[in-house]
Amino acid sequence: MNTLAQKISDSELEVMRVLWSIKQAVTLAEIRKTISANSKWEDSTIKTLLRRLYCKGVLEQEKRDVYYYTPLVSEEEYEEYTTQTLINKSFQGSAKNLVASLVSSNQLSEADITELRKMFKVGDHDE
Amino acid sequence: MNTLAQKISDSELEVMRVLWSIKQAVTLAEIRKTISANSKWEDSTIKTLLRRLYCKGVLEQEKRDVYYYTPLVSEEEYEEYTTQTLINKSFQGSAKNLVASLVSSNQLSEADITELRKMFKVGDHDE
DNA sequence: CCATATAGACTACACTTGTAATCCACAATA
DNA sequence: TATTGTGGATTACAAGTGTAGTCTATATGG
Repeated sequence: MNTLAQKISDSELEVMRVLWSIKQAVTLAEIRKTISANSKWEDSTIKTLLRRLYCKGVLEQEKRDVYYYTPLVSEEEYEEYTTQTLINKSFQGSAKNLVASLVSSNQLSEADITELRKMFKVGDHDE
Repeated sequence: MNTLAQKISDSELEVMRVLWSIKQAVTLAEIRKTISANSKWEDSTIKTLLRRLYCKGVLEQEKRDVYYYTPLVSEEEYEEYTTQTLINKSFQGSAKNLVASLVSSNQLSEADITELRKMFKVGDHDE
Protein backbone atom coordinates (compact mmCIF):
# COMPACT_ATOMS: atom_id res chain seq x y z
CA MET A 1 0.00 0.00 0.00
CA ASN A 2 3.17 2.09 0.00
CA THR A 3 2.43 5.63 -1.07
CA LEU A 4 -0.82 5.04 -2.89
CA ALA A 5 -3.47 3.64 -0.67
CA GLN A 6 -6.02 2.84 -3.31
CA LYS A 7 -8.88 1.04 -1.81
CA ILE A 8 -9.39 -2.64 -2.32
CA SER A 9 -13.10 -3.39 -2.53
CA ASP A 10 -14.78 -6.23 -0.69
CA SER A 11 -14.95 -8.51 -3.69
CA GLU A 12 -11.43 -7.71 -4.70
CA LEU A 13 -10.32 -8.50 -1.19
CA GLU A 14 -11.49 -12.07 -1.54
CA VAL A 15 -9.20 -12.50 -4.49
CA MET A 16 -6.32 -10.97 -2.58
CA ARG A 17 -6.95 -13.42 0.21
CA VAL A 18 -6.33 -16.25 -2.19
CA LEU A 19 -3.07 -14.70 -3.30
CA TRP A 20 -2.11 -14.19 0.31
CA SER A 21 -2.97 -17.72 1.33
CA ILE A 22 -0.98 -19.35 -1.43
CA LYS A 23 2.54 -18.26 -0.85
CA GLN A 24 3.72 -18.12 -4.46
CA ALA A 25 2.64 -16.67 -7.77
CA VAL A 26 -0.67 -18.16 -8.81
CA THR A 27 -2.50 -18.63 -12.07
CA LEU A 28 -6.11 -17.94 -12.81
CA ALA A 29 -6.78 -21.67 -12.75
CA GLU A 30 -5.49 -21.99 -9.21
CA ILE A 31 -7.39 -18.97 -8.06
CA ARG A 32 -10.54 -20.34 -9.57
CA LYS A 33 -9.98 -23.68 -7.92
CA THR A 34 -9.38 -22.13 -4.52
CA ILE A 35 -12.27 -19.74 -4.78
CA SER A 36 -14.90 -21.94 -6.30
CA ALA A 37 -14.65 -24.22 -3.31
CA ASN A 38 -17.02 -22.00 -1.41
CA SER A 39 -18.03 -19.42 -3.93
CA LYS A 40 -20.53 -18.60 -6.54
CA TRP A 41 -18.60 -16.41 -8.91
CA GLU A 42 -18.49 -16.92 -12.65
CA ASP A 43 -15.13 -17.16 -14.24
CA SER A 44 -15.42 -13.73 -15.77
CA THR A 45 -16.02 -12.17 -12.41
CA ILE A 46 -12.69 -13.39 -11.13
CA LYS A 47 -11.04 -12.12 -14.29
CA THR A 48 -12.58 -8.70 -13.82
CA LEU A 49 -11.45 -8.53 -10.23
CA LEU A 50 -7.91 -9.51 -11.19
CA ARG A 51 -7.84 -6.85 -13.85
CA ARG A 52 -9.07 -4.19 -11.46
CA LEU A 53 -6.56 -5.19 -8.82
CA TYR A 54 -3.86 -4.98 -11.43
CA CYS A 55 -4.99 -1.49 -12.44
CA LYS A 56 -4.95 -0.44 -8.82
CA GLY A 57 -1.38 -1.60 -8.60
CA VAL A 58 -1.90 -4.02 -5.77
CA LEU A 59 -0.88 -7.10 -7.68
CA GLU A 60 1.60 -7.92 -10.35
CA GLN A 61 1.04 -10.21 -13.32
CA GLU A 62 3.94 -12.00 -14.85
CA LYS A 63 3.43 -13.48 -18.29
CA ARG A 64 4.83 -16.95 -18.67
CA ASP A 65 2.78 -19.47 -20.64
CA VAL A 66 -0.01 -17.81 -18.77
CA TYR A 67 -0.24 -14.99 -16.26
CA TYR A 68 1.09 -15.57 -12.77
CA TYR A 69 -0.25 -13.20 -10.17
CA THR A 70 1.61 -11.99 -7.11
CA PRO A 71 0.37 -9.56 -4.48
CA LEU A 72 2.23 -6.28 -4.21
CA VAL A 73 0.60 -5.54 -0.88
CA SER A 74 0.94 -7.93 1.99
CA GLU A 75 -1.93 -8.98 4.15
CA GLU A 76 -0.26 -7.35 7.13
CA GLU A 77 0.18 -4.06 5.30
CA TYR A 78 -3.43 -4.15 4.30
CA GLU A 79 -4.59 -4.93 7.82
CA GLU A 80 -2.52 -2.13 9.22
CA TYR A 81 -3.92 0.21 6.64
CA THR A 82 -7.55 -0.61 7.33
CA THR A 83 -6.97 -0.56 11.05
CA GLN A 84 -5.36 2.83 10.81
CA THR A 85 -8.25 4.06 8.70
CA LEU A 86 -10.71 2.96 11.36
CA ILE A 87 -8.65 4.55 14.10
CA ASN A 88 -8.53 7.82 12.24
CA LYS A 89 -12.17 7.85 11.36
CA SER A 90 -13.64 6.77 14.65
CA PHE A 91 -11.05 7.03 17.37
CA GLN A 92 -9.43 10.42 16.91
CA GLY A 93 -6.35 8.78 15.54
CA SER A 94 -5.61 7.10 18.82
CA ALA A 95 -5.08 3.36 18.86
CA LYS A 96 -5.45 3.51 22.59
CA ASN A 97 -8.99 4.83 22.21
CA LEU A 98 -9.82 1.86 20.05
CA VAL A 99 -8.52 -0.58 22.62
CA ALA A 100 -10.32 1.29 25.35
CA SER A 101 -13.53 0.94 23.41
CA LEU A 102 -12.98 -2.78 23.06
CA VAL A 103 -12.48 -3.03 26.78
CA SER A 104 -15.50 -1.01 27.73
CA SER A 105 -17.76 -2.85 25.33
CA ASN A 106 -16.54 -6.11 26.77
CA GLN A 107 -15.09 -7.54 23.61
CA LEU A 108 -12.06 -8.95 25.35
CA SER A 109 -12.35 -12.07 27.46
CA GLU A 110 -10.48 -12.85 30.62
CA ALA A 111 -8.13 -15.05 28.67
CA ASP A 112 -7.57 -12.38 26.06
CA ILE A 113 -6.66 -9.85 28.68
CA THR A 114 -4.27 -12.21 30.39
CA GLU A 115 -2.50 -12.76 27.11
CA LEU A 116 -2.43 -9.10 26.31
CA ARG A 117 -0.94 -8.26 29.67
CA LYS A 118 1.97 -10.46 28.81
CA MET A 119 2.30 -8.90 25.41
CA PHE A 120 2.40 -5.49 27.00
CA LYS A 121 5.50 -6.56 28.82
CA VAL A 122 7.46 -8.27 26.10
CA GLY A 123 6.26 -6.21 23.18
CA ASP A 124 7.63 -3.12 24.75
CA HIS A 125 11.11 -2.17 23.65
CA ASP A 126 11.29 1.46 24.68
CA GLU A 127 11.00 0.96 28.36
CA MET B 1 -27.93 -0.20 13.50
CA ASN B 2 -30.11 -2.78 15.23
CA THR B 3 -30.97 -5.57 12.88
CA LEU B 4 -30.23 -3.88 9.62
CA ALA B 5 -26.65 -2.76 9.38
CA GLN B 6 -26.98 -0.66 6.29
CA LYS B 7 -23.76 1.03 5.59
CA ILE B 8 -23.28 4.69 6.23
CA SER B 9 -20.98 6.15 3.60
CA ASP B 10 -18.10 8.48 4.35
CA SER B 11 -19.96 11.62 3.38
CA GLU B 12 -23.07 10.53 5.16
CA LEU B 13 -20.97 9.90 8.22
CA GLU B 14 -19.99 13.55 8.41
CA VAL B 15 -23.62 14.48 8.65
CA MET B 16 -24.19 11.90 11.35
CA ARG B 17 -21.28 13.36 13.28
CA VAL B 18 -23.12 16.66 13.42
CA LEU B 19 -26.22 14.96 14.74
CA TRP B 20 -24.13 13.13 17.27
CA SER B 21 -22.31 16.22 18.42
CA ILE B 22 -25.45 18.26 18.98
CA LYS B 23 -27.37 16.38 21.56
CA GLN B 24 -30.89 17.21 20.41
CA ALA B 25 -32.96 17.16 17.27
CA VAL B 26 -31.46 19.52 14.72
CA THR B 27 -32.74 21.37 11.71
CA LEU B 28 -31.14 21.67 8.35
CA ALA B 29 -30.12 25.23 9.17
CA GLU B 30 -28.19 24.11 12.22
CA ILE B 31 -26.54 21.30 10.35
CA ARG B 32 -25.51 23.66 7.64
CA LYS B 33 -24.12 26.08 10.13
CA THR B 34 -22.12 23.44 11.93
CA ILE B 35 -20.85 21.85 8.78
CA SER B 36 -20.05 24.87 6.71
CA ALA B 37 -17.60 25.98 9.34
CA ASN B 38 -14.98 23.74 7.84
CA SER B 39 -16.66 22.37 4.77
CA LYS B 40 -17.21 22.97 1.15
CA TRP B 41 -20.54 21.36 0.53
CA GLU B 42 -23.37 23.02 -1.27
CA ASP B 43 -26.69 23.12 0.45
CA SER B 44 -28.16 20.52 -1.83
CA THR B 45 -25.42 18.08 -0.97
CA ILE B 46 -26.36 18.14 2.67
CA LYS B 47 -30.00 17.69 1.73
CA THR B 48 -29.14 14.69 -0.39
CA LEU B 49 -27.14 13.13 2.40
CA LEU B 50 -29.97 13.68 4.87
CA ARG B 51 -32.42 12.06 2.51
CA ARG B 52 -30.19 9.06 1.97
CA LEU B 53 -29.61 8.64 5.68
CA TYR B 54 -33.34 8.77 6.19
CA CYS B 55 -33.88 6.12 3.53
CA LYS B 56 -31.30 3.96 5.20
CA GLY B 57 -33.22 4.26 8.43
CA VAL B 58 -30.37 5.68 10.47
CA LEU B 59 -32.06 8.94 11.27
CA GLU B 60 -35.54 10.13 11.94
CA GLN B 61 -37.11 13.31 10.68
CA GLU B 62 -39.86 14.90 12.64
CA LYS B 63 -41.96 17.52 10.89
CA ARG B 64 -42.66 20.56 12.97
CA ASP B 65 -42.51 23.92 11.27
CA VAL B 66 -39.56 22.36 9.58
CA TYR B 67 -37.89 18.96 9.81
CA TYR B 68 -35.96 18.09 12.92
CA TYR B 69 -33.48 15.30 12.52
CA THR B 70 -32.48 12.81 15.18
CA PRO B 71 -30.03 9.95 14.84
CA LEU B 72 -31.44 6.46 15.25
CA VAL B 73 -27.98 5.01 15.62
CA SER B 74 -25.64 6.25 18.29
CA GLU B 75 -22.04 7.06 17.67
CA GLU B 76 -21.02 4.27 20.02
CA GLU B 77 -23.20 1.73 18.21
CA TYR B 78 -21.71 2.80 14.95
CA GLU B 79 -18.17 2.59 16.23
CA GLU B 80 -18.78 -0.82 17.66
CA TYR B 81 -20.28 -1.92 14.40
CA THR B 82 -17.39 -0.75 12.26
CA THR B 83 -14.88 -2.10 14.72
CA GLN B 84 -16.60 -5.44 14.71
CA THR B 85 -16.66 -5.43 10.93
CA LEU B 86 -12.93 -4.86 10.83
CA ILE B 87 -12.33 -7.57 13.39
CA ASN B 88 -14.39 -10.02 11.42
CA LYS B 89 -12.88 -9.16 8.09
CA SER B 90 -9.25 -9.00 9.08
CA PHE B 91 -8.74 -10.54 12.47
CA GLN B 92 -10.64 -13.81 12.39
CA GLY B 93 -13.32 -12.35 14.57
CA SER B 94 -10.93 -11.97 17.48
CA ALA B 95 -10.61 -8.58 19.13
CA LYS B 96 -7.50 -9.86 20.80
CA ASN B 97 -5.86 -10.40 17.44
CA LEU B 98 -6.55 -6.79 16.58
CA VAL B 99 -4.96 -5.55 19.75
CA ALA B 100 -2.04 -7.89 19.25
CA SER B 101 -1.53 -6.42 15.82
CA LEU B 102 -1.54 -2.92 17.25
CA VAL B 103 1.08 -3.96 19.73
CA SER B 104 3.33 -5.66 17.24
CA SER B 105 3.13 -2.80 14.79
CA ASN B 106 4.07 -0.41 17.57
CA GLN B 107 0.94 1.68 17.44
CA LEU B 108 0.70 1.97 21.20
CA SER B 109 3.00 4.28 23.07
CA GLU B 110 4.45 3.70 26.49
CA ALA B 111 1.89 6.01 27.97
CA ASP B 112 -0.92 4.24 26.15
CA ILE B 113 0.17 0.92 27.49
CA THR B 114 0.41 2.19 31.00
CA GLU B 115 -3.12 3.47 30.79
CA LEU B 116 -4.35 0.29 29.25
CA ARG B 117 -2.77 -1.80 31.97
CA LYS B 118 -4.87 0.07 34.47
CA MET B 119 -7.94 -0.36 32.38
CA PHE B 120 -7.34 -4.06 32.25
CA LYS B 121 -7.61 -4.11 35.96
CA VAL B 122 -10.62 -1.96 36.59
CA GLY B 123 -12.48 -2.74 33.40
CA ASP B 124 -12.59 -6.34 34.31
CA HIS B 125 -15.68 -7.43 36.17
CA ASP B 126 -15.49 -11.18 35.77
CA GLU B 127 -12.30 -11.72 37.66
C1' DC C 1 -9.10 -32.37 -38.23
C1' DC C 2 -13.02 -30.97 -35.37
C1' DA C 3 -15.20 -29.83 -30.91
C1' DT C 4 -14.60 -28.07 -26.59
C1' DA C 5 -12.34 -25.69 -22.85
C1' DT C 6 -9.77 -21.95 -21.32
C1' DA C 7 -7.04 -17.39 -21.11
C1' DG C 8 -7.10 -12.85 -22.02
C1' DA C 9 -9.23 -8.42 -23.68
C1' DC C 10 -13.17 -5.90 -23.95
C1' DT C 11 -17.94 -4.67 -22.99
C1' DA C 12 -22.29 -4.44 -20.08
C1' DC C 13 -25.30 -2.94 -16.73
C1' DA C 14 -27.48 -1.95 -12.32
C1' DC C 15 -26.46 0.00 -7.83
C1' DT C 16 -23.98 3.10 -4.62
C1' DT C 17 -21.61 7.29 -3.63
C1' DG C 18 -19.95 12.09 -4.07
C1' DT C 19 -21.46 16.09 -5.37
C1' DA C 20 -24.54 18.90 -7.04
C1' DA C 21 -28.63 21.66 -9.90
C1' DT C 22 -33.56 22.66 -10.48
C1' DC C 23 -38.11 23.58 -9.26
C1' DC C 24 -41.79 24.85 -6.27
C1' DA C 25 -43.75 27.02 -2.23
C1' DC C 26 -43.50 30.12 1.26
C1' DA C 27 -41.67 33.76 4.40
C1' DA C 28 -39.33 37.85 5.19
C1' DT C 29 -37.87 42.07 3.45
C1' DA C 30 -37.09 46.17 0.62
C1' DT D 1 -45.85 43.96 -4.30
C1' DA D 2 -41.64 42.20 -6.37
C1' DT D 3 -37.31 40.10 -4.64
C1' DT D 4 -34.67 37.15 -2.16
C1' DG D 5 -33.57 33.34 0.90
C1' DT D 6 -34.69 28.86 2.44
C1' DG D 7 -36.89 24.09 2.93
C1' DG D 8 -38.33 20.19 0.66
C1' DA D 9 -38.71 17.13 -3.43
C1' DT D 10 -36.92 15.57 -7.55
C1' DT D 11 -33.39 14.92 -10.95
C1' DA D 12 -28.43 14.60 -12.68
C1' DC D 13 -24.26 12.65 -13.62
C1' DA D 14 -19.57 10.66 -13.21
C1' DA D 15 -16.76 7.27 -10.68
C1' DG D 16 -16.53 2.99 -8.32
C1' DT D 17 -18.36 -1.73 -7.42
C1' DG D 18 -20.68 -6.34 -7.96
C1' DT D 19 -21.40 -9.39 -11.16
C1' DA D 20 -21.29 -10.99 -15.43
C1' DG D 21 -21.37 -11.76 -20.90
C1' DT D 22 -18.87 -11.78 -25.51
C1' DC D 23 -15.19 -12.42 -28.67
C1' DT D 24 -10.84 -14.26 -30.19
C1' DA D 25 -6.98 -17.25 -30.20
C1' DT D 26 -5.11 -21.29 -28.79
C1' DA D 27 -4.62 -25.85 -26.63
C1' DT D 28 -6.34 -30.36 -26.04
C1' DG D 29 -8.96 -34.60 -26.47
C1' DG D 30 -11.22 -37.65 -29.49
